[in-house]
Amino acid sequence: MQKESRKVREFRRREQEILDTALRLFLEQGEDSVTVEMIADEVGIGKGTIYKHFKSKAEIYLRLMLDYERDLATLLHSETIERDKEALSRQYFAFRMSDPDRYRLFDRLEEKVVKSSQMPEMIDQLHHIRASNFNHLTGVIQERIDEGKLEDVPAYFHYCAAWALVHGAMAMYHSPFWQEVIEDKEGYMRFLTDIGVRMGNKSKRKKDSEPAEQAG
Amino acid sequence: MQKESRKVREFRRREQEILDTALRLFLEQGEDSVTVEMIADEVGIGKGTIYKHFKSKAEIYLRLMLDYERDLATLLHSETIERDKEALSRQYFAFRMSDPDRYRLFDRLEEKVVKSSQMPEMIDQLHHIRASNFNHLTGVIQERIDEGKLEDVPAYFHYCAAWALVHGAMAMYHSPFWQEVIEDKEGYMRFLTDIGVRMGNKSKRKKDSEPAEQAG
Amino acid sequence: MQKESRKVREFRRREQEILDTALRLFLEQGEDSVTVEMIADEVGIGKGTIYKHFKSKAEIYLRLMLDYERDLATLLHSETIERDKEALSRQYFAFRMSDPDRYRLFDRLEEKVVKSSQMPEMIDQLHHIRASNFNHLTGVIQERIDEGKLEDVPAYFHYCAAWALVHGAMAMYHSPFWQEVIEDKEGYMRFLTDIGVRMGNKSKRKKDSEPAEQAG
Amino acid sequence: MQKESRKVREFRRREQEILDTALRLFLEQGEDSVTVEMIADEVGIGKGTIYKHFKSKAEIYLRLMLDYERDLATLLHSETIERDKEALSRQYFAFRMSDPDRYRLFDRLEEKVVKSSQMPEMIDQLHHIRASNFNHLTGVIQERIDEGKLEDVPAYFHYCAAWALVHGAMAMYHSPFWQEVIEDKEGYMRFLTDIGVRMGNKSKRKKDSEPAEQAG
DNA sequence: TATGAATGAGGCTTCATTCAT
DNA sequence: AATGAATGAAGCCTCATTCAT
Repeated sequence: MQKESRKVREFRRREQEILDTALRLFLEQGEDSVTVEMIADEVGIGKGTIYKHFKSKAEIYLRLMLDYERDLATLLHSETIERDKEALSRQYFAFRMSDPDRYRLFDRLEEKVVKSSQMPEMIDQLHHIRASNFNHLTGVIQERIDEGKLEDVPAYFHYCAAWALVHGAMAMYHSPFWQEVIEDKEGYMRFLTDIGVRMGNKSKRKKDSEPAEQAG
Repeated sequence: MQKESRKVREFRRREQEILDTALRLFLEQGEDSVTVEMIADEVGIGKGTIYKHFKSKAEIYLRLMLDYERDLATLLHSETIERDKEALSRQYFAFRMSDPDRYRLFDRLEEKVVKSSQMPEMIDQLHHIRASNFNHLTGVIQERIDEGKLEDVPAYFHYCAAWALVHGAMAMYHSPFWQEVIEDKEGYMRFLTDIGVRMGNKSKRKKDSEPAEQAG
Repeated sequence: MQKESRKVREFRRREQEILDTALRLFLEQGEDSVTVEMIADEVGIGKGTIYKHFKSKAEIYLRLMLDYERDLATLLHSETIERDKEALSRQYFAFRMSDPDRYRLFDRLEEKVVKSSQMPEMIDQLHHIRASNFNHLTGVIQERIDEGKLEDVPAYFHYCAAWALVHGAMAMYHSPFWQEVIEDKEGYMRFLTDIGVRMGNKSKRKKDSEPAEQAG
Repeated sequence: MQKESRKVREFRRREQEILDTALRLFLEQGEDSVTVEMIADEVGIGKGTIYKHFKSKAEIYLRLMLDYERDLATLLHSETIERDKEALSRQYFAFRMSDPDRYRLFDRLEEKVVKSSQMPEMIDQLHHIRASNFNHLTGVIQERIDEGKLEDVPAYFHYCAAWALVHGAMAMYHSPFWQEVIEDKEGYMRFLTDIGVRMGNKSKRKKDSEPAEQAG
């Protein structure tokens, strides 16, 4: 019984090792350049062993994405967050921004996997978790709208705008071209956070007919 | 002599046809699923002919990206824009947002091409044009900062924040998951534009404890 | 001692279970699509256990074939048959025709196993049993020739012709194409049996030019 | 134009060469032991070239089978046959018996290909040709029934019985076990042909109630 | 004895690129 | 210049078999 569970534990550990290694290699070299054999070699196991854990390379992709989305779910339902609703969006963006390359990778993988319509059940699962996370967040946003703290538009407008800003910022942060351009990274990040925080706040906007001051 | 030039014209036109077709197919099916043969078939020429125009598939990628960046340069230096500096940023974002899928594709292609270190001279060229465009835009932004219309942070902060928002919005617009979530697409786009416009405006921000307010 | 024998009995029963399951799966899905793991799962044991019983997948093949041939031997030497020689050939063909798919499977397996020259001792054994069965049958046929009831050709002519007819009929019965063609299956089978019965009977054949006629 | 057609001719020749070589190797070693690479090596071309001609290994299988069935169709519609209907069945069986191993191979391939439901259009095509051949033959048989030369049962009974006998005889002829048993091959073949010829002839059978003389 | 994780040789297939015509 | 047949490296995946527990 004990031996059995040790075996199982060992098996799980190895699975996690494969996932960690795969993620690292995907990030370093791009998923197309990473072969299943490379992952196996890196972990120090045989090629076939990978297929005891995952039915295909696409399943590895999806497992990584699911784990990410599940981590987010865990975060959103953690005690701290449950008590301090205010901290939620901050935590969310901190999470999303903590590993920009990873998110970009997942974005690419999702497109690839959806396009080739592999593993549809896992994609459904992924979208299900994501929808659940999304609903949780929009619920909180709605509360703040009801309190009059945020502009009264559908809650997902706020969420999506924030998502977009973060996502774009991460893409930029990643790109070799922009890396060079953005000299004062810290200052830039502060500026972005500022914008994010103010972004959807209730404004006393003037009517559209009046000329609006514009940012570039 | 005339025949010679007709031949050359013909050659150019065919090259453009290859590029247009390749772009279309890449967008429709993803660059990895599109083979050089498919492009040739679609254009109605032989596979070998493509290699008379481009040394490799990567060169097609880069040509598409360069053309895009060059189109932007043309736009930025057009007469209308030169006279009406105010219109510039609006035009820029209109351009960037006009074909979200295309931009996402180029983003992917750049990563791929950079990672595999193919065609380094063309990548340099790409970055050079982009830097030139970037400088042109930051120049305009700086003027508006000097006029006191925009918050006094490095000009590229404004540029990058806007870029990020647009880029993120485009990624979202594209994703199958978000497609379903964002029901009121028009309203959402208006909301985003609003935010983009207000984003970097000079604010008389109060302390965080007080209800935030931004310039209008 | 008793425990020992119970263990042995258990082992034997499991072996039979493996063989039965393997045969069923081979018939249902084709031997190439059935993996050793599938057999193990179906029986509800571990993959490794199968290799405690059989050295290789080929040995499973051969065991199935040997058991079949041994069953035939048992039939041929059963008391009933020994007493009523007339019933022998009828029984033989009843046996052969009772499971057409099985015979076709064995036919394929034999080719495969012989071609890859695996387990030569077992193949010898198989051929030995078959030869014994064959001799037994030709012995009986010879008696009937001696009695003047069958045409006086080497006994194995009769045997082989019958074998061929049965085998071919079984192949036909199996094929999806012929399944559709043969509408009146019962009538067809009766017709075949008729032919089989008349097949090698002593005939007073006339010359080819004259309308042929056979013994009735 | 001439060059073009030479190229095309060359291409066709190579395709035929691939098919011939594949058939030879399949017969010699069994289709499962023959890899696409082996075929390519034997023909003296690259592995990829095979895939310019055939989409998959299964398509090679089906092409071989189709060619066989088409050869039969050609035979059945040849001038000689059209004039001398009597010769038809003889020709048919000569054709079927001319290469026993080949037919057995095709039989196996068909099962494999149908079971894995690959290339369904080609399978339909195969069955269509076969049905056409079948109808042609049963038409002729029907004539002979109408003339009172063959027993009045559905025409396909005669056809199928003959098919079965030939098929079985071929299986036997092939089997290593039977190879040894049948010493007088020529005599055996003559005996079989005799049976085949007499097989469905109109008989003055006695009633079922009377004990029938039986062959083993 | 029973297990099942691990293995790795080997199969099929794809496709960017070359090159003779 | 245009072609497209030929190439072969390389990728994904399967599965019979082994072996440590």
